[in-house]
Amino acid sequence: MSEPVRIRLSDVAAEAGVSLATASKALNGTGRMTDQTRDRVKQAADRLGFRPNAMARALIRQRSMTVGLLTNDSYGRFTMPVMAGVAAALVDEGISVFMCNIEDDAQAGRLHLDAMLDKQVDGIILTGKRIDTALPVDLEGLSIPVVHVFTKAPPDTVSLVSDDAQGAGEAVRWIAGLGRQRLAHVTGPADFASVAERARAFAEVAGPDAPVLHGPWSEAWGHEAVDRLWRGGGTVPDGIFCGNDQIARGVIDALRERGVDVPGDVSVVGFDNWDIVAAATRPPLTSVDMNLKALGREAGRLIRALAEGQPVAPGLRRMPCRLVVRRSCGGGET
Amino acid sequence: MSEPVRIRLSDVAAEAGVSLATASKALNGTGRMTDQTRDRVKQAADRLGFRPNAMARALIRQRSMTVGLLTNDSYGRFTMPVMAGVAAALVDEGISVFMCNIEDDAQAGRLHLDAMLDKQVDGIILTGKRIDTALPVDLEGLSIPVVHVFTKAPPDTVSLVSDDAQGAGEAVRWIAGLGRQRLAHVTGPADFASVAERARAFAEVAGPDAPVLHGPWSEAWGHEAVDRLWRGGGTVPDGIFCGNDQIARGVIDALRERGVDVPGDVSVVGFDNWDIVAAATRPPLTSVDMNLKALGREAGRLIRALAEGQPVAPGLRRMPCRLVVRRSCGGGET
DNA sequence: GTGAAAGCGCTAACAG
DNA sequence: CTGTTAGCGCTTTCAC
Repeated sequence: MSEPVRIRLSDVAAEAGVSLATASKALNGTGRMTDQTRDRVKQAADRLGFRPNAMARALIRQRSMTVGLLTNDSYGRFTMPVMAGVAAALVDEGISVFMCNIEDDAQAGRLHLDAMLDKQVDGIILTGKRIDTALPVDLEGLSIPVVHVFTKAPPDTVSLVSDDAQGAGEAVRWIAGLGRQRLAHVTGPADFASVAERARAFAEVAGPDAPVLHGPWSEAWGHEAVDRLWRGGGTVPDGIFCGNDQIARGVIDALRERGVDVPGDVSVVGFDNWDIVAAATRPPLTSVDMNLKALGREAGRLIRALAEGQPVAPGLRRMPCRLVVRRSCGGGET
Repeated sequence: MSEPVRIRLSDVAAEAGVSLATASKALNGTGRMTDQTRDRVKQAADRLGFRPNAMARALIRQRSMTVGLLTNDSYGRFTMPVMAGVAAALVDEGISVFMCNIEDDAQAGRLHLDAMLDKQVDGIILTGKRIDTALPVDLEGLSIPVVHVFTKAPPDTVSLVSDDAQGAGEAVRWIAGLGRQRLAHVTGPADFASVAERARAFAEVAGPDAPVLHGPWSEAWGHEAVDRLWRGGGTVPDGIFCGNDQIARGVIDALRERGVDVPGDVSVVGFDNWDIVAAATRPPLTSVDMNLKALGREAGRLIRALAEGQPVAPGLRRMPCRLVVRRSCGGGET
C-alpha cells in the first residue's frame, strides 16, 4: 500500500529544520550541539522511519560492515553452528555476513571470493570440516583480514579449532572415573590430524597398550570394530571411546546385537555431540561437544578486531570442548 | 608484501590514456567508441587488476547485487542445499547472498533483517524447515521482493515448496510396482501439512483402508510402529512407506530385530534422502529426494527476476521430487 | 568518438 | 553550536 519511499538523511534534516551535516552528526553522536537539537533530529528520524544507507556510509568509511564466510562443508554440520556464532557476534555491530559453500571447487572459490571482495567485505572467514586440509582458495596478497575456523591454515594466520586433545582427555578420564579399566579407542582414519590428537589424549589416560582401532568414519566401522575386539574371546574392553558419534552408534548397535549391555557392561562415549545421532542411539550417547557456536562467536570477535585494526596475535587458538553426559556410559543422567 | 592498493577506475583511465567516463563505458560495454579504444581500456584494466567497487556502483544503480537469506532451520538440513542453489544461481550475475539463522526468535529476526535492509539488499529469501509455519519476521511494507522457500507464505506471495504429493506418489507406486500388495504408511505428526499431503498420496495408491500411523519424527517411533503393526499377529504389511528417513531407519532396525527380511519380506521407502541416514541403514534406504538445491536455484532465479522488475506470477510453486532407489525395497540396485 | 560535469546518500573537515 | 563544502568511486547525461 504505502509508497515504499526510502527516507534520506536530507528528509530528516528538513523535518528537523537543521542542515544535512547537523543531522548526520546528531544521529551519529559525533560533533557538538545542544542536546535539544540532537533530540529533535533523532525524533524526526524516528518519526520518518529513517534508516541510513549503509552503502553510502561504507563508501566513505571504507568499511562495508560485511564479512564473507566461505566453507567447503556442504553438509553444514560444522558450518551452520559456526556461522550462527559469527552472525550473533557481529549483528550488534551492524555487520552482516555473506555466506557461500564452494564445495572443493577452486573455480567456485575464486568466483565467490571475487564477488565478495568486489562488495568490499571487511574480512573473510574460512570454515572447513577438517583441520588438516585447506579450502581451495587463494588468499595471497589479500588486503583484508582472514580468520580460519576448523580448517587448515598457513602459519602466522589467525586460526581457530576446537581442542581435540582436551575434549578427548575429558571423555576418557570420565570413563576411567567410572571405574572402567580396559579401555579401547575406535576412531577414524589415521591420517586425520584430529584422529591423532584424540588418540594421543586417549593413550595418555588409558595407557600405551590400550587398543586403538582406525577405520572409516561410519557406523559400519563401529560394528566391525566391535567384532574385532570381541572376536578374540580374550579380555574385552569395558569402556570404548569413539572418534565420532556415528562410529559410536555402530559400536552401541553391535554391542546390543551381541547381548552386551551398554552401559552395564561397557561404557561408550562419542565425539561431536551430533544431536541427531546422539539422541537416537539406544541408550542416548554421552559425547564430546566441540562448542562450535562459541568458536563462531570468537571468530566473529576476532575478525571484527582485525577489521578495526586492533592487534590480534596470529597463531592457532584451541577452544575447549565439553563433555555432554547421557546414558551410554553409566554414572550419568538424562 | 605488495602494497594492497585498490585500483580505482581513474587509475585505469590514466593508464589507458582516456577519461574516466570513457573508461567506464568501455568496461561496461555501453556508450560508443572505437573497438580499439575499448580494447585498450580493457587491457589496462586487466594489467592493473582492476575490480570495480561494487559499493559505488550500487549507490548509483540503486541495486546492491546482494540478497538476504533468513532461515530458522538451525540445523541446516534444508537450508544448506537451498542456499547452495541460490548462491549458484546468482553468483554468475555477481550477486552475493547474506545469510543468517534467526532460530525462532522474532527479535533476532528483526535485527538481522534490518541489518540486511540497511545494506540495501535487492531481495529477501525466507527459508524454513516446514511448510506450515512461518518465520517470525514482519515483512509488511517491504519495498523489495520476497521469495519464500520451504516455509509458510502469505497468499499472493512467491513461494516454493517441494511437491510432497508427487514425491510420495512416486514412492508408493514404486513399491506397488514391485508387487507389494499390503502397504502401510508410518509417518510424522498429523498436524504437519506435508504429512497430510504424503498420506493423501499414499492412500490414493494404496487404497483408503491401508493403515496410516502417525507419531513423532523419530527412529523410536519407527520401532514402535513396527511393533504395533506386527503385534496383532494378523496380516502384516509387505511394503512400508515412511514419512521420513529417520522413521524408516527405525522401521528397518525393528524389522531386522524381529527377523523380518528387508527387502525380502518387506519393502521400505523413506522420505528426504538424507544421505547420512539413508546410507547408514542396513540395507541402504530407497528414499524420496526433495531436490532442495534445485529449489534453491529456482528461488535464486525468481528473486533476480523480481529484483529486475520482471513480471513473476505470485503463488505456490511445487517443485518435483525424485525417488532415489537403493536396496531397501528390492527390485532396485546400488 | 570522447570528455567534462553532475550526482547516488552520506560523512568530515573547516568556516562562521 | 551549526552550516557550507568537498569528496568516497562510480555511472550517465550532455556538450564538444
